[in-house]
Amino acid sequence: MGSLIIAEKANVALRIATSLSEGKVSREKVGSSNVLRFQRDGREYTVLSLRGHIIELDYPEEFSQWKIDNLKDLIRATPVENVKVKGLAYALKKLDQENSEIIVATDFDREGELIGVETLRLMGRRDGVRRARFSALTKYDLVQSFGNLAEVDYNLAASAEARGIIDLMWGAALTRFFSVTTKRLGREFISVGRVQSPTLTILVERENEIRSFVPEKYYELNMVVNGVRFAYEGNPIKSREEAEKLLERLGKDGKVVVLERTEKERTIYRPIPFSTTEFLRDANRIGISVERAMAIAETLYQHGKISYPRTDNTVYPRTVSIKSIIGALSGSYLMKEIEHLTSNSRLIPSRGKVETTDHPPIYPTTPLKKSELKGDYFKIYDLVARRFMATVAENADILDTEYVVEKNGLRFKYTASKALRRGWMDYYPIVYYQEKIDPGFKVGDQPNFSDSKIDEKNTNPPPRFSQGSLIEKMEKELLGTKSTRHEIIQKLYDRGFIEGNPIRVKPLGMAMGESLILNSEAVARPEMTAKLEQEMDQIASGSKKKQEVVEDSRMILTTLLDDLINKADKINEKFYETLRLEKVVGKCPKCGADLIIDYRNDSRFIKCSGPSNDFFQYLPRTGKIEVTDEKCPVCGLFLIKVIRKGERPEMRCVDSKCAYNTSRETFGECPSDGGNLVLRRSRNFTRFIGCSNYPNCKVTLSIPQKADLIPTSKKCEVDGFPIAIFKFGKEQVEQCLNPKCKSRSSKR
DNA sequence: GCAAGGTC
Repeated sequence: MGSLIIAEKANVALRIATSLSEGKVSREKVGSSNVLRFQRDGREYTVLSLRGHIIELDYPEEFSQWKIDNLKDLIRATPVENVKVKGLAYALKKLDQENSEIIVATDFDREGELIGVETLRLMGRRDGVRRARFSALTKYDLVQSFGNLAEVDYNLAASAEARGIIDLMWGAALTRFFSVTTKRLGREFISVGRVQSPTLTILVERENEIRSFVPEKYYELNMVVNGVRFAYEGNPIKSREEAEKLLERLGKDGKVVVLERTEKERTIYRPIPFSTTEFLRDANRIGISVERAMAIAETLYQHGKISYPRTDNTVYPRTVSIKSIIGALSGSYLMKEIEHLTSNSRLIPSRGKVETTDHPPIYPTTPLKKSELKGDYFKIYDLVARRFMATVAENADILDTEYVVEKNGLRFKYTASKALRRGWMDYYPIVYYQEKIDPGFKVGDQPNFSDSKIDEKNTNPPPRFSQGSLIEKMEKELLGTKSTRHEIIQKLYDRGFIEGNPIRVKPLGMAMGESLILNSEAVARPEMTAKLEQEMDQIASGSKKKQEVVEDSRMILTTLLDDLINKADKINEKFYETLRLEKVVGKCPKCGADLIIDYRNDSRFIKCSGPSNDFFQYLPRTGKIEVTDEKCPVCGLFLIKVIRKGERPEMRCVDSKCAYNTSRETFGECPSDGGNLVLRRSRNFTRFIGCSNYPNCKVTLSIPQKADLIPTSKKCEVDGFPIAIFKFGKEQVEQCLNPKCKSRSSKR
């Protein structure tokens, strides 16, 4: 009888086996599960690799119908534990019988402890169980850990279990309540959760700050001396009158006197090693979404190109050998930069504030040739490799030179800047610094100035969150984990709450967010997570029982539900009121009431929401619609902007039949029956030219999708089809519309 | 058709 070792993931299982084995490691399948077998001290060991949690909580069958009536029973019900992997229970039973000892070797954290306990429970095992605790996957750490086995911490596991039960309870009850109350069921359901809802609230409140922001005008007085721009020391100036007076006192041109020249050195510190948050933020800065960046990192990790991508650690452990990584990279496409780095740096790595011991920061593990990866995969690998280089490079040293010049008692400043040592900035792909030219004045010089003028400016509202800055904010508020934050953000997109990057909150997100803030403050704020964290610590330390904490949470949720159910009608009303107001895109040109965009089946339209209901226009089926203030030069209605991916934004009259639109889409007479040849879109949205007499006339012409087509009044002499201008970016060709026309085949 | 947490 041997020992069964339970590992949380495949690579850990492999490290354990190769580190402890005294000979061969063999692979096998037990059912559908992967196991590794090896021997040590004459004992037989089997390592089972799991894939994270094996149990998923759900409510019993009887609660499958979403309705308000059973919500309070729902939260009192005990969730069912479903096994996520088919056949795993069988494999565990079998392995249990084969081994006298079980060693839980899952990750050394709360969820890891629970994954271990889930496994034991599924096996029905309580005796002969021990726990290996290790925080690095080196042979040394693993041998130490397996030589000093501890006991399974059932309290720690219970704390994670409480988290699971509470998350499901609140999530399911409130998701159901809001979905049923607003009658958004099926695919349209609206979700509520301990992490996603406070995240949505953060975005909603920022959106409101931006909307209620009143920009204030201010003025700046500037002048140009020797090609650089000097700014008045008294900037910003409150009023235009004051600014005009100063400008008058200064004059249009003439001489200034250089009063001061001061040199100051400063440092731009090299970045800290890549934690998941840092990585995602910078991946987002180079234009890759956090969801995609994480998926690519996972693939690169699976292929051994980079280290484990889910980590909070920002300090390289001693076991990560800087020298050998540098050595490896020197055989890669980064060869030249590495050469430069090794001769200009002491290669002592930077350190961040957070130091954990479970995984190292993200670093490249295999050198690559340029051709090995493409597109975003290359960009992500390159980012990781260059970040590593930046963390072992030297800081950048900057020399700022501040000049003060004077004219008629008015003082102006300019700061030149130059890198004395570029250090890490030579290797990292994100630009943080720009040199500013030095005019080279000495004190007492009297150079000429010109272009003195007043710039009118506006104060700016706070910026929208990007995916990257939102990830950072979530980390700061303790919302989610390194492995889930990007998923939560993606969930908000998928639910139709938010769009774009920088992130804008869509009408549905605003309606939901406002509703949560108003009615369910507890789940709209990060404090719920903070409180849960405290309680989990109490369960782990034994000062509270899991049942107590769950029961407590159940009471609070019951009270909240009572309140919500009482206010259900009002909540519904307010929700749709907000949704309606959020959809307002302008004022009705006929009665002045609000115009809204709405959808039915496949079509999309803009209509008046006022009582008279006298404005209605269909909108193009594709693209994002923005209503503009511009009047249509043809009919006097307003123009809309249609934004489509990969195409230049199109300005259209809101009236689809207005000549403003059709003149650009009508190319001339159809040679077959005299109808009009017009631009159409097929069901899959590709553009083509067709006869207006369709279906009687079936003339269709395919056109290059990337071309802008401009009608002319000319006719082709060869086949009689109209001639149009095909614009490809800056290039353009005037030719027959018919792609099969002989006049075209001669070209190209 | 609900959550968040692991991992692929």
